[in-house]
Amino acid sequence: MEPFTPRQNAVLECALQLLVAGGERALTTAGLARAANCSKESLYKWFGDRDGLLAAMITYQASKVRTPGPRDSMPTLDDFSRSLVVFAEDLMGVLGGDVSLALNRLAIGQADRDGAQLGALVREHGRLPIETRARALLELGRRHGYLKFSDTHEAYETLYGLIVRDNHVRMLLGESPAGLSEDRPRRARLAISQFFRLFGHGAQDIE
Amino acid sequence: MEPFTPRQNAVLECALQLLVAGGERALTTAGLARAANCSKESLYKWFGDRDGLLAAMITYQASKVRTPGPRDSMPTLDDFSRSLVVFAEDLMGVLGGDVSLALNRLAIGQADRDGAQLGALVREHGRLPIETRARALLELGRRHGYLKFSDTHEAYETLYGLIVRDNHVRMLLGESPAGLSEDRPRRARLAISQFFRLFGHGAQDIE
DNA sequence: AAATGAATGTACCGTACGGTACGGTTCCCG
DNA sequence: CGGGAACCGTACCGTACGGTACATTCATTT
Repeated sequence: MEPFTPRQNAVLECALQLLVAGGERALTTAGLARAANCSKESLYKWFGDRDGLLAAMITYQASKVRTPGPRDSMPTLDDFSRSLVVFAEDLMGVLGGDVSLALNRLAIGQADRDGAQLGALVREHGRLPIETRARALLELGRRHGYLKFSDTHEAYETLYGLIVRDNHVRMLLGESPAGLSEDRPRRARLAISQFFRLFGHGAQDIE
Repeated sequence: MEPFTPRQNAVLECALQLLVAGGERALTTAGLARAANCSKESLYKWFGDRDGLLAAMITYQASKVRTPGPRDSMPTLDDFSRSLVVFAEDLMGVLGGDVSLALNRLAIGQADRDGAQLGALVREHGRLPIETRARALLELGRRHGYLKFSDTHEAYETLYGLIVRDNHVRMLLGESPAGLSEDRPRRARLAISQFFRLFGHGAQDIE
């Protein structure tokens, strides 16, 4: 199901560029029409209104990301641990990406408007796929006896917290990513190491 | 050092109310003047321009929060653990508060503008005091032998991640705080329990 | 009481932007 | 070839908002 034509995708790509470059205030219908060599009338025909355009940008960006399903062939503990580290690095990479930051800022900036439409879209198309991928990974680990937990959601949230900490909000606030994306592999390994000490085989379940 | 007169404080309070109620788009100079029974000219005289007003709102709000310094009389392990739980509950309470969410949304929404002025203000007046309080607490715990870590910043970031997880961004995105602020004491105790398993006495330091 | 300073409220200006209308062009399909 | 659909570019409209100017009113001081 591809909800947009190639032409529309190109326009949306252009819109994302504008958003990343100059923030929401740089994303005007006139500006987008000029940058994408299309007419404002087409924009309104395709996306309804400006909010529709923003929503389309989010779903379009989400459609570009595909989550690699882990082949659940019997992995060794080392393989599994490496998979978690890869997930951690991927997560940090995604959250620190230009487009992700710009879209999250956009959705957060509009979180008061009618029903927080954009926030819901970001959660559904952006965060949920990541969560399902991670949950599958965690449950695979549990099935093989490498992890021990009772509540998958609880374990996932802990994993997320150990990986991301408050770096996401700091980046959203505009902190220079110099100190934040620094030594990403080391930070990933550290988080997974901590996670194993909380949920690894042999660790007691909480409470 | 009180940088604002009582009258200006009242106006800023009113501005915060407007911001919480309707988001940034509801905070217009004309609207604020009407709501606060002052003139636009006074607003510009006091705060320079709209950005100055936004900055003043942040510093004003920050001036209201005072971080209780822990009396470092020799606490028992139980006292100390309880202090951490209290910190965790306080942190969740602050981050989930109306005004905090509105101001963070405001700063994030303007993170592209000239130098991310607001983001820096939020970091300096909002997050830094919290961090210093927590660091003092952590080092107190280490001095008494209840905690074991080499890098205070690393320990603090882990603590923050265990407490907040991704709840802050989810709330910023507009997720109903129903499931998020649910059972806050339990979540606080859980986080501190996990933290002790990573950094408590007897735990091996990382790497 | 006069005067000075500050604050209010209203009116005004310029601009930027969302949304619409329209003429002209291209391209596809019968 | 002819007709229609889609689209481009531009021009236009209404409004909302940031910022300024000004006349009036209030309070404080001398």
